[in-house]
Amino acid sequence: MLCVDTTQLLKGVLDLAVLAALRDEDGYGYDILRRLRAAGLQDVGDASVYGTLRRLFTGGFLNTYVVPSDEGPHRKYYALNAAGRAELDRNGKTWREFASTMNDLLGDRGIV
Amino acid sequence: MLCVDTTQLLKGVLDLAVLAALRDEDGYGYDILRRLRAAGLQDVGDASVYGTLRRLFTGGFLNTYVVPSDEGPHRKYYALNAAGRAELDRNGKTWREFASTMNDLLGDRGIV
DNA sequence: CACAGTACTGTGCAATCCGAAGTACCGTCA
DNA sequence: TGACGGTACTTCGGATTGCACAGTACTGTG
Repeated sequence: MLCVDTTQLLKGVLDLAVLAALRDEDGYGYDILRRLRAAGLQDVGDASVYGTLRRLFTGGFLNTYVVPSDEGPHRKYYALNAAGRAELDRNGKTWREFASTMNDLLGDRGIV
Repeated sequence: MLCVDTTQLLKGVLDLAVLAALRDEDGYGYDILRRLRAAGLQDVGDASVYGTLRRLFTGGFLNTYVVPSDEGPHRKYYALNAAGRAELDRNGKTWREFASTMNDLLGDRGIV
């Protein structure tokens, strides 16, 4: 479809969303998935989140450590490092500017 | 790169941006390109805009007509039709919701 | 032991944006 | 006349990225 479906909107923003989900607390993939869905991103697929985490990790924005779990397989925790926080700030700013540009284009008619 | 570069942010929003650019006035590709760039989307490529216009047209959201020009080749004008306006409304709403979700995630700390 | 739930990995597909190159038309300047 | 720059559009191939699907592996329960 054309349409602005959430799938397409997510492109390029998922990185930012995942960084933001890790801002206050370390987390492992499955949990981050739940955080994002709870936050309103109902449609994120699990594979997307895991992929993003790996991408951010190889990009050097995350540290990782494994924690065994009592109730299932091990959990691979991810944590923001300095580069990650810098990324989060930068990308957050880019996002805000972009969003504001779009709102202007859309006519900026008041409230959501 | 990772990073939220505007290129990636545009994905899935360009349709909406183009629809918005046509809301008040018909336009042809080259002109819409200028409108978008003037609005702040400096980095849109021409091919993207032309491609989007064609996609929106085949999707049934735009009408089109050709106007010869005194100062160059013909211009293929595009105009929103009823379906296009409906799309614009719907997608605009989706965008606003999505943007608001993202802002929540980001911590919604005040100013742009 | 089968099964459901948790947690992660790998593969291949589809969508879409972009750069580059190409076509074509116009007016100007030499 | 011919070269050139600006306008306007098309086509092609490359690159990212999100997702569905399938598969691995560990846990506790019936």
